[in-house]
Parts: sequence; structure tokens; C-alpha cells
Amino acid sequence: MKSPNMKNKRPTLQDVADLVGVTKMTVSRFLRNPDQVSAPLQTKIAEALEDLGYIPNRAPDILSKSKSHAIGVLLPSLTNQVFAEVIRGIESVVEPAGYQTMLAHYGYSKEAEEARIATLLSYSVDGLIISESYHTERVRKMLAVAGIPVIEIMDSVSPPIEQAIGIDNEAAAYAMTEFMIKKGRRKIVYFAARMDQRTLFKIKGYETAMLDNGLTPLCLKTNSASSFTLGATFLKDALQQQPDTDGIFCTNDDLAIGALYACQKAGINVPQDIGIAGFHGHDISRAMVPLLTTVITPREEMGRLAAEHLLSRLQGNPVSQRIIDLPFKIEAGESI
Amino acid sequence: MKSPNMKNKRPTLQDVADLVGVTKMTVSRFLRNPDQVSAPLQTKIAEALEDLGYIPNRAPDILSKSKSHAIGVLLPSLTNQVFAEVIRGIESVVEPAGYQTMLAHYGYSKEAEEARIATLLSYSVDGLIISESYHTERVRKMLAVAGIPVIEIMDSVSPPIEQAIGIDNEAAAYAMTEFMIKKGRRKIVYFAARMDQRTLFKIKGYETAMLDNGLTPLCLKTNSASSFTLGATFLKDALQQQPDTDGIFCTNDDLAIGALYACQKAGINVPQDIGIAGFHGHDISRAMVPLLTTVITPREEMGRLAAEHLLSRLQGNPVSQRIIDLPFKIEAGESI
DNA sequence: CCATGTTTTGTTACAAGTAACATTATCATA
DNA sequence: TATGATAATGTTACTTGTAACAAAACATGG
Repeated sequence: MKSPNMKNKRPTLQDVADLVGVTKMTVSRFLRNPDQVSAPLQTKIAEALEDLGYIPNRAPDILSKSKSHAIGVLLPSLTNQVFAEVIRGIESVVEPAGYQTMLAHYGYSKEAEEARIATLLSYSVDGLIISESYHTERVRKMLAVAGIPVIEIMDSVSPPIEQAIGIDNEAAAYAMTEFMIKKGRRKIVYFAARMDQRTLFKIKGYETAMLDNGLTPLCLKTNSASSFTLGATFLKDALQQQPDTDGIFCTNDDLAIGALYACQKAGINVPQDIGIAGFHGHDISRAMVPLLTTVITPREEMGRLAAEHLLSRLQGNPVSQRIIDLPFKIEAGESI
Repeated sequence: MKSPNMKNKRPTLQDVADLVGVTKMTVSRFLRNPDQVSAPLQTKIAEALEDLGYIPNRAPDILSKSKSHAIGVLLPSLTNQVFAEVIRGIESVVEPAGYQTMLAHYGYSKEAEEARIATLLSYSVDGLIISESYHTERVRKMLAVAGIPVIEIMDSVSPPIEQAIGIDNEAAAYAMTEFMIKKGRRKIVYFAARMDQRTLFKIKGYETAMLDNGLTPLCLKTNSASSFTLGATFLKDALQQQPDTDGIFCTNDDLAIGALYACQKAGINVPQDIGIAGFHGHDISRAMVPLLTTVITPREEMGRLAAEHLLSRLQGNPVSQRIIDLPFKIEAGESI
């Protein structure tokens, strides 16, 4: 029995066609280009579609053409405001172009990254935007086999699989450390959280700058995520380990702001007693008192650019530039 | 010619089967339950899978079973930290259960919401978590036709399509306004941004509480998104319109913090001259000086609960509770 | 009014995996 | 060794939309 909608499954093109009295091919034509069917049928088909509440089904298309019109976005975390802004940049380009975003995150675990990539590929995403620059052999093989364009974001240094768009975190950290030193800071402590690759690069930049200036680096580390409250904890640790600390450089604005508040509570004057610098330049850093000294990074632009390059690749264009190194900026602020 | 991988398309089960010399059915069985094939074949198939880098393809499964093992999440915005935390809650449940998240956002536009829902449904998502409580007829019809479980989050008041999980925004705003009045505030101004439904509920709660206490409400509104810098702008406006303002209640923590900083810059003492309250209770509100008085909302739990109920429904369980009203909490802080 | 061209609609086959059924192989026991 | 039971593998059909080809309907001009 060919009853349409027997099991209240959602209507298919066949159901619509049956209602009108044509074949599903005719309905399919109408959907792609209404003028391909005769005027009277146009009306009837449009009515039937509306009537049944037909919703297109991408699955057959994905199956036969291996094109899903979806792009996969894989990030280490969704909580971090940095990634939220990257996502906004990606979506601002991808959505108007008619692509859907499949978002996944892996909590900084390499095994989880493998699993998420396999999942995204199993949905036949047309392209991938991923983060971090180190990937396991298995990940590299999957990506090679999948044969879809892949863009790595956040970091502009390591040789990319195909194309990377990011900033030079080490150089940025070096620059900020130098800035602090030029401002007279000598006993600068680095606050590091979530020891991912970008953090390691930043630590390297900080340590190199310190050593280049004959100063002794001191880095406080934790694997947990950065937060405002963590900034306060770190401040206590820093003062304990090095009571004459006169500068704090944080891997993230929230650590910096947390540390700054903790100074206020402890009666330490910023920047007179201790200078504090953050990283990223979120909106709050431009509103707070004192204005935060921070490294401004182009997070949204990074997402936008990654998406633009990915779409370009999907249109058949070759990789135009293997590494796109976006500029960062030292925002002087008032906290140093 | 039945060449495997002629066009370097990614390998299929057939390619693996050809390599081993069996039918794809045998390989399929191995993947679902290795013990269903003989021991020697197990080894050979495992090798071939590894060798070719086989990646499963969900499309045929989605096509034949109309089950994608993906759930759609549709939110008005991705930038807002509130939603980032909701997403984290959702993913913390959904990912371990083997489901993939398809994320979309619509920038508070009803037309965009329709389009996004159609897109998500076209990918045959197994269930949907959506936000806001008002939806167009078209959206309601699409959801009805799709026949998948739908859970609405954020708001616990309006009658849900099927099931809603959220907080009573009006009651929360009423409670905070009363709290401020009890603390002696009389000329309280409300700062509203992004005039979505939840904001309207909050305004209503604020206005009702003011009127119930014989006070005159004053609400500053804008359609743009809330931000720290907007809080500063609003403060100026408020003092201009009502110079003896002694309380500010903000629709969001970032507005509140922005206003607080602006007070500091203007030499206005908080809470002595003006008391300030926020909404949501993000991490920063617990680290700052003075501690922010705010309404603490269970954002992550909301996401977690929504996901749990959705998964339960996907396992065939009926809707257990149409409206789940989560508790909010007035956090006293020091800013009032 | 037929031949020819054009427009409109129909038919068939296909994408990849798996459920359901069919067949073949293997082995223990009468 | 034949028999039946069980294990292992194969075959067929199905899911939905559309490309590619086929056929029918219609129009135009000689």
C-alpha cells in the first residue's frame, strides 16, 4: 500500500507528487527552478508543498554527491570567549553562503579530537576548520583520505596541513614582555592556564624576552581553564614565590582581570606596585578601570578569513597562501 | 570498471570488501560486531580498514532510517556568554551519548529562525533544542510535520510546544527589584539591551515591582547587543534623564559591570551613591571589586537538563513534565 | 495537416550501508 | 557417511532526490 504519511513520517517528494498527480521528478524540478514546469502545475505543486509542509531532505544528495553543504568546525573548547568570537566570524561568512556549520569540541584531548574529526567526516562535511597545529598521524591520515579542504586556525607558525590562518603567539608574547620591561618591570611573572600549544608558544615568547634582557622568568602553570577567579589564586601564589613581583603577564584577559581585582582587594596599587597585562583584548578591557594593557588579537577576523578561504577552496580555487599571519597589537592601556 | 578509489574519493565499504575479497555485507557486520565474522577474516578486514583509512558514512543510514544521531541546537546568538554556557551544558550530555551537535543561530530574526529550522530539519536531526518561546506558525508547522522531539529553553512561563526548561525571568527581575528597594533604593533605572522576549519579561518584572512599591520605573532600551561599553553609555543617559538615580538594574552582567566602571571613572561611589545589579552571575561577578549583586541563573544546568530530557525522549519516553522551572538566586554581592 | 522543433513530463538508475532473507560451509553425532 | 544444527557469508531490496535519457504533448510554418 503506497499510502502517503501512513506512519506520520515526514512527507517526501513522492507524497507531494501523489497529491498533485505527477511524478516526483516534476516536483523536484519545481523546487530547483519553478519555470521548468507548466504554469498550472506550479500553482498546484506550490499548494501541495505548503499543504503537506514539505521539508527538503539532504540525505540523498549527500549520499549521491558526497556534498553536504555543511562545514565542520572543530575547536578545543566552546566556553572560552576567544572561540565564541571565532565562531561568530566563521558563521558570518558561512551562513549567508548557504552552508551549515557542524560544531564540535574536544576539550583539548587528542583522542577526543580524533573521534570528533571522524564524526564530522562521517557526516560528509564539505570542509573543515580546525584548531591547534599539532595533530596525530591518524588525524592526518583521515584528513588526507577524506580529500576535503582543511584550514587550521589560531596559530600561524607551524607548517600547516594545507593552510593556516592565525597569529604568531610567541612573537606576541615576546612583544608584550618587552613592552613591560621597557616600562621598567623587572620581576615579571607569567600566568599560564590550559597548557595548550598556543600557551606553550606564549610562554616561550615570554621566557625568551626575559632572558634576552637578562631577567629571570617565572611561570605559574595549571591545566585547568582560565577564569577570573583563577587570576586571584595565581596572584597569591606569585606573591608567595616572589614577593617583589612587579609585573604580571597573563595568557588571557580573564586571568589578568581576576589578578587585578585581587590586587585591589589586597591593597596593591595597579600599575604603581604591580603592572598587569592580558592577552586578547576583549570588550571589557576597553571599559574597565584601569584600562587593561593587553595584546589585541583579531579573533573574529580569523574566523571570517578562515571561512572565506574555505569557501574559495570549495569553489575549486587552489590554496592561495599556505600561512596567513595576522597582525596583533599591543594595547597600552593603563594597567602597566 | 569497478576500480576502487579511481577518483581518490574516500573509500567505501565496497572498497574494503574488494580488498579482502568478501562482500561489503561482511565488512558491515564486522564493524557492528566483529564476532559475527570468522577469526581470520577479522584480522584481514581490520587491516584493510586501517589500510584504506575507512571512514564511516552516515548518509545511507540517515536516508534509510531517518535517524542522524545528530541533534540540532538553535540559539539567537553565539556571542552571548549565556548561550556559550548553555551549549557547554548540552554538549556535556549529548557528546558522551554519541550524538553530534548541529549548531545554528539566527541573530534574533524570526525569518532567519524559520530558515535555520528548515535547514536543521533537512539534515534529519533527531531532536531539537530551541530558544525563545514565541515561534511563527510556519515554524510550529515544520516542527509538527517533522515529528521529532523539541525542547524549548531559557523561559519557563509561556506554554511550550512540547516541553520547556528555563527560568521565570519576570519573577527573577521582580525579586531583584524588590531586593534593591528593600536596600533603600528608590530611583532605580533598568538597562535593557537586545529587546528579545526574555528582556521584555524582565522589564515587566522590574516595572511591576516598582509600581507595587509606589515607585516610578524608568527603562533605557536599545536593540543592539549588550556589552561592557554599552553599560557606560547607558550610565550617562540615565544620569542625564534622572540625575538623582540611586539604583541601576541591568539585563545582563556585562552592562552592569560596564556601568560600574563608568561610575568609578566619574567618581561615583558604588554602592554608596548608586547601587548596581546585574543578571546571570558569570564568573567575573564573583571575582570583581565590589562583588556584583546579581541574579544567578543555572545556564549550564539548563543545557544539561534540556539535553537529558531530549535524549530520554529519543529513547521513546514520553514528556515527563511540560514545564521545568529552574530556580534562580539573588546573589547579594557588595554593589548595592 | 504534416514535419519539425520545443516544451513539458516520465523512466530508469544511482549513491552507501544494512535488514531480512537465502545460501553455503562446518561440524558433531547417530 | 548421512543428517541436522549452527555458523559464516552472500543476495536482494530499500531509503530519497536528481542526472541523464526517453517519450509525449504542443506549437509553428510550409
